[in-house]
Amino acid sequence: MSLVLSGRGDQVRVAAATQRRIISAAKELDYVPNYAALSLRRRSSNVVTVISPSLENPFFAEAIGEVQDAAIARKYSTNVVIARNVTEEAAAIAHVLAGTADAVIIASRYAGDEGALRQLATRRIPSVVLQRRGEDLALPSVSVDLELGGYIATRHLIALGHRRIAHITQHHARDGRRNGYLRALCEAGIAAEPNLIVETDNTLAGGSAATRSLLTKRSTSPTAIFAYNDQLACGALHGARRSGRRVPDDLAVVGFDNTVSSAFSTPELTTVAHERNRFTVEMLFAMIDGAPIPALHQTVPVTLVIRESCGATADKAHKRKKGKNDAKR
Amino acid sequence: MSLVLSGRGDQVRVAAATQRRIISAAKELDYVPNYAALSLRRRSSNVVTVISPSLENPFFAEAIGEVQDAAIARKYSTNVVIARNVTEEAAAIAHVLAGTADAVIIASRYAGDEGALRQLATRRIPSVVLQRRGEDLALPSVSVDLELGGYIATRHLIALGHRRIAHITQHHARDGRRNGYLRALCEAGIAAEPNLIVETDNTLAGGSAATRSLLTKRSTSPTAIFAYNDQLACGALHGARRSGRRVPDDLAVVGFDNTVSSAFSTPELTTVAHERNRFTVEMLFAMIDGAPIPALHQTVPVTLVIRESCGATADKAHKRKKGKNDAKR
DNA sequence: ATGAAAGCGCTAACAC
DNA sequence: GTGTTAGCGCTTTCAT
Repeated sequence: MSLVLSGRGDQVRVAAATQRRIISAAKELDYVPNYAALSLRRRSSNVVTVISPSLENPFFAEAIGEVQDAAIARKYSTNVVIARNVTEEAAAIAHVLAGTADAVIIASRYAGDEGALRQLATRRIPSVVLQRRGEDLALPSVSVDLELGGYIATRHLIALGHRRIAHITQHHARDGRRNGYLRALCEAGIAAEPNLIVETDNTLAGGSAATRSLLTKRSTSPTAIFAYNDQLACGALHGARRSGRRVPDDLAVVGFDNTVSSAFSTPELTTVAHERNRFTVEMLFAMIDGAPIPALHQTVPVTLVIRESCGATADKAHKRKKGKNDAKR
Repeated sequence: MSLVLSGRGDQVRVAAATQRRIISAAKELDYVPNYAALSLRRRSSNVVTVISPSLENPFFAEAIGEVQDAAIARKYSTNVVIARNVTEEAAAIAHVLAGTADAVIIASRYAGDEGALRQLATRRIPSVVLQRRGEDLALPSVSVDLELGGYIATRHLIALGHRRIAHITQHHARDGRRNGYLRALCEAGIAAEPNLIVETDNTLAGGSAATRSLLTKRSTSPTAIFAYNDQLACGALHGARRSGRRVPDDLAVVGFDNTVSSAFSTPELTTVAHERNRFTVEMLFAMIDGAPIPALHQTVPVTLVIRESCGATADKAHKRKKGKNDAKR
């Protein structure tokens, strides 16, 4: 019976009449096979779970779409769970460990339980961790080269003549972006000022508030901001306007991630682009298919997308190429 | 054994020493109870599923956060699945029917299979359908009063002196917003012009493109736009700037939903606000708790939030109050 | 206080 | 070709 309903009736040995009888009976009764029983029996769920730290940042929305496209092609369902803190992340991973998914992408930032991650590896559940390489992690990971991203963004700003460059970042971000920013500053002989680095909530409101506080003290006021991501950069655009500054004339802004919204903001954002999503999806499905993966820890390259928010025009794009080459250190 | 692990050991009759032995053994083996077996046995999954049409529109991201907060308070997990088309929606609902969730919020717009929805009702799975009242639907629903929203948005524009008001909407949107827009126009004695209504993709790019096409033909060019939602309105902001128009000086824009991004755009968006999320969550969890719900089909009221994108300032807010009162027809 | 056994709904292997 | 059966991992009831 299950043979017929799963569409493999012909391939086996069931009479056409019987098949029709079964199917119509099933329809009659509105029969839907029980998922728990099915996956208990099959010892697999045919689900890919994406654990995301938030949905407010459109970057993750874009990522999830890409995962789902790949999943559908292989007859998997996609399942999104939001982990906004350590507790929620632990619960989400425990669920996967309990068998709710056959594979998982961990994009949340908390990494609460090292042990839980180790178990994913032990049980050979295809898993990709985002942005958490090193740390003697047994799980495959895909990471954007944040340090290089921070570096080329800041270099771009310096090349445009800026000396007072602020960095808006997320709370507790132990983060490569900041290192790249500092390195670029250092190379240019600009002293880093601690009060030009401000930590804030990773929201539009946070970016706006941080920017306003930065622009309030006239004496220390920056002429450029390198933001942690496009969301904070969009917030910065808002904060600048609230403070009576025009972007890019009075203040240059660079974002990170090249999300859709960065291309449609006013003004359009210059930002650091990368293809972490594509790398991640390829890696995960390679593991699912049992194919070899190129490396346990992959680093995704970055490029600078120059739009309007720094006042640099396309014809100055040679600066970008230069930055890229320099970067191959 | 399961008694101990589920923390009810003491309440029953297990020796403390045995409990300790069991727990340490479980830790040793990294034991995690199998979810499929558990929910097969318990005949419940302790999961609430949200079926969302997309994640790119931040409105849904906000909604999901609210659901998850309420779910956690009741020890439920939240599960998001994206249904970008009929097929994906059908698969998502089938999953719920198969027992992957104890309750569901259906926010996708396709409503493929009436039969599937009926089954949710038959099986008494707590479900709330968004924006799809009437249609002799057996499932509870929560709907924003789109018609009224369209009406007050358009009235606001008319009160500001606009006569050529365009409406950007989503493809195939059989939609109250448009009717409210037309009613306001009609009441003001303004003839509706078919080519001032343009359907487009529900994306930033779609809003931008629609706006540019609207502003291209100088002769028919509108002085105001009422958009289907904030995402299209943000796109319109971009399109206007691309076409060399300033908002609000050359073009007024009104959005819908009062998403976070509408408060941080340049300029800040005037938009139609509502609390559909709160209504939805309350309704769903009332059903889960077995509490009575006020009505099978609820209508969520709307208000106009006046910001910058129409050139109306706060002191003109009396217009808004007036609109609200009128609206109680 | 503890162990044994039944059964949740399904599928795959096997006997007819 | 078709019907029967064991067992996936868990909880709960019933003996011990």
